[in-house]
Amino acid sequence: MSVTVVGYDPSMGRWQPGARGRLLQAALELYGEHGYERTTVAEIAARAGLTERTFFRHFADKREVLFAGNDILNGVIVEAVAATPAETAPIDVAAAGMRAAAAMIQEGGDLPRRRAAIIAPSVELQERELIKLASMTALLAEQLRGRGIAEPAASLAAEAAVAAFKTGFARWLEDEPGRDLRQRIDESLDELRAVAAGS
Amino acid sequence: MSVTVVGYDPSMGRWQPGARGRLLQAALELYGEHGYERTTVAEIAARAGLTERTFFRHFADKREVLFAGNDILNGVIVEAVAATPAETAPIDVAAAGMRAAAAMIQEGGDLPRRRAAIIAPSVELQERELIKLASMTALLAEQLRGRGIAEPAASLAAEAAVAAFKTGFARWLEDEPGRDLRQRIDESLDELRAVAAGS
DNA sequence: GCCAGTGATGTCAGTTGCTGACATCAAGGT
DNA sequence: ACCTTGATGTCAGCAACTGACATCACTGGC
Repeated sequence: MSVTVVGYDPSMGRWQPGARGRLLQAALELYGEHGYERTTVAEIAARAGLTERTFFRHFADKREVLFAGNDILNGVIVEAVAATPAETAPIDVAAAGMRAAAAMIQEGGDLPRRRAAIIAPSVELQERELIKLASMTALLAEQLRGRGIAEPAASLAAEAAVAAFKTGFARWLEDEPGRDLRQRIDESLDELRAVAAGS
Repeated sequence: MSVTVVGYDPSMGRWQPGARGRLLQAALELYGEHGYERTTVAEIAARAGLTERTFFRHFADKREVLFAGNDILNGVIVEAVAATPAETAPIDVAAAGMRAAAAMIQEGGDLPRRRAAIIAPSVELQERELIKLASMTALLAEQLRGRGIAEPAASLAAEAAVAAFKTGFARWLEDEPGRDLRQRIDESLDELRAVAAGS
């Protein structure tokens, strides 16, 4: 939550501070109340006390509001991957990145669930989610290549880890709150190993 | 690049057959010549001798022209999966679907490569491609569940197979023409098995 | 205390993707 | 000949974005 509001730098002089945060909150509320597609950017801007043009100065497009924290998440993943011993198997390196992402997501309180509820019914938003996951996969593969893992092993390890993340996350959403997301991801990864082995 | 501009011809009646095909060809040409984003629907319609409105009667949106054959591909996959013996391991069932898809793609001549060249530089088109692959994954998982495979194994087997498809296809694109796509997919699947095992 | 510069916002006009409503026109059957 | 049907044309309009320019508060230097 406080993580998603960064991008605004209070050390530099401002207008009425928090324009970006207000836009973000207004968008989340409206998407939740009336659905993504039935919400216009003009409505979001109005609720935030700003203009449509200003919305597009803070967010690349109408969808991006829901994916603002993605860069930070990617940074966390890179960090976790780098902290991994050099002898670690590629799939475990990638998995470490996913577990770090999971830890961060869990700190978001109810925001991940609200977000998921908004994205689920909208194909347009699912597309954006998928490309963010794809960029996460590409990032993992790149890190692995940097560690000397050749293609296509690097990409496949990354794909496998992200698949475990996706499946684990989907399960976690259906769990009662309080469950550990990392555990669900680990379970999925184990299941993936078994499935790949041909069980 | 034979640009067949056929418009209104009073001697041949109000409209000529093959409107959809003309739109498709015009779109492919223009996307290839100037890129997807720099092509307007009005331009496509003009080259096909039709109006913008007619374009949207044949294709849901500007991107969908490039993904028109997807339904047929999904049908081929379902068929191949159904033709698989009941004792086949989940990952191999899903892989059979991917091989059938590969066979069909290879019959497309140079179209798959042209398509890929158009999609690669456009994020918007990559998004659409990803959601088509996701729907393919969901379809595979559904077929597996229908065969008695429980979650999350069904989804994970589907994800693994599609990951092998993606990686194999990417490699195949870089190959000199004439290479067998199915072989590349099989190689990727083998590599995925090795990676998942923790090699 | 003043003034120029800077950065966030407002304003406005314009393009483009996309949709609904209605008109038109050829082809085929009765 | 008439009527129905289906593909297309025409037109108006909305909403997502973008570029250009104006504005206005705050900051730093004088």
